[in-house]
Amino acid sequence: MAEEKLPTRAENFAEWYNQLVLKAELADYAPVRGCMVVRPYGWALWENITAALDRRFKETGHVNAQFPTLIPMSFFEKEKEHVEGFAPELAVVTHGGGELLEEPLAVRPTSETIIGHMYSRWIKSWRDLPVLINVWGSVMRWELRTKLFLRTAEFYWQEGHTAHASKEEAMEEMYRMLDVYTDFAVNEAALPVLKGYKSETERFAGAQVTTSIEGMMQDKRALQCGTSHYFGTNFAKAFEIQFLDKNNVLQFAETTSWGLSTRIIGAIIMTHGDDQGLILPPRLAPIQAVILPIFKNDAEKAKVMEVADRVFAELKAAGIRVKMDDRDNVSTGFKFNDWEMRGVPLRIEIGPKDVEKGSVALARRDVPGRDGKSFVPQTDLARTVSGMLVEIQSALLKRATKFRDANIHEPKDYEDLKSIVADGWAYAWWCEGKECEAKVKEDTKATTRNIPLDQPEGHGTCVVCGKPAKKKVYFAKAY
RNA sequence: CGGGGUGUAGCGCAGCCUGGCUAGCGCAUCUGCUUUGGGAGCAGAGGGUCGCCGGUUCGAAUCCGGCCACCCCGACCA
Repeated sequence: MAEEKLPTRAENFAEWYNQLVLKAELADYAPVRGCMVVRPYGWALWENITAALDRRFKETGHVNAQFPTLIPMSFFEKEKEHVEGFAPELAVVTHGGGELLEEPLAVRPTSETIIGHMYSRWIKSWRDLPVLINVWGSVMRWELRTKLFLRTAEFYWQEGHTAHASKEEAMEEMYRMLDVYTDFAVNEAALPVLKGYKSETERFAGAQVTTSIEGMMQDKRALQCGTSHYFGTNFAKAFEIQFLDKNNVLQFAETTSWGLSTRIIGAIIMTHGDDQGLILPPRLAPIQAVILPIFKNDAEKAKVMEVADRVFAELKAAGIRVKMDDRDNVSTGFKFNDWEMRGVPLRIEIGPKDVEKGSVALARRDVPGRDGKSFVPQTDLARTVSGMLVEIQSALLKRATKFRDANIHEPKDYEDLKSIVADGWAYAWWCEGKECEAKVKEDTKATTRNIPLDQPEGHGTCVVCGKPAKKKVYFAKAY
């Protein structure tokens, strides 16, 4: 139960986040260092996220499957960059049934290797392609500095793994899934993400091309919300994924992978939340509207509950995820704060005055105080509520977009870039040189986030070294 | 691996220096009554191998030795 105030975001953003996650009962710390327990309310949110994504995956021709958690250690040696990227954060099982294992087993940090191994068995002909498989599961990376949802040792996600006959097809798949993520982020989570290519330094271990969607949190730090990779034939060569093409020539398959994790919950919290707590986008909220009956005595209770029950049934029948809060052991004032902490988009208050007037009081979570309150007739309430949920959804996106745009600046020179990334994002010409990227990181702690797919016309000069530059990139401090 | 710190109720802590009656406080929990349109009040109750093992002592949360866990700083690694 939410029993106390949060620190304000301005006071201490990190602490605001930590306490919000605990008090909204989204997650809790597990007894194993760095691991989290996702509590029922947090998991209900994740279920709504997975449903919205899974629907999109199926619509684009993908099927779900499941692969094992344990992967032979030797698999990681097969792709040089992949092993270098993941070796430091592997958890390894050395014993089983009380015996030392012949070969240690890694707890999967991602499934490219084991899926590559299986694909090499399943793919023999061009007729077997494309393979479009998605996995819902969890992975483990031995993280040292952890934070609930944003970076934990074990986290929940989906990873799509596809194999194709041509580079064109595989690239198309990578872009398609990046678009699926973007569509999900914008239209379901109300996160105005920016899509683009990752620099060579920031690229996934073993990928030829990595794309991402990046969101701006309220502290102006960037959070990668989803990624989609093109591997070329890197994994196909490592795991011998080969097929005979139409001309009876043996070819390596072109593969991709793409993933989105429970980290997106962190993005939702840090994009929309306020000093009262969480604010959930209606389309993903486990509870879209909560009904608070208000009364002083049994006589009032009888009258109020009659209306409240009717309203509840009507909204439920209309497909709205509605909750009746008839707890009598906490005060109404407490309930207000409690549901605000949990981010329920709409509160419906029904008291004796409302019963008399044939109205209810609606309070929008995204507009605090009196301004967000309206008194509407009980008649046709399902329509009123549905309309308001749609309005809240679009208001959240609009507000986040405005915030994002107000905090992205184009630097005039390097000095300007330094002051911009201290408290915002810089959108700047960049020569794509590693040295320039490293210099920015050393001077400011900001890294390149991504290179937008849509680039402006013409050329510029690199904001760091002054040499000719073809691409513009976002620099920002990241989670 | 080195230095420092902390382990006492679900959480946060006091008590330890200077050993002594039934180990205490706040929050949370439970019961009852009054409350309930912006985080209620009063009364009562339950809840503890004082991190673990050993020692000193008539008597140890307290003193001594060893061990374990966690946190901070440094080193290593990037």
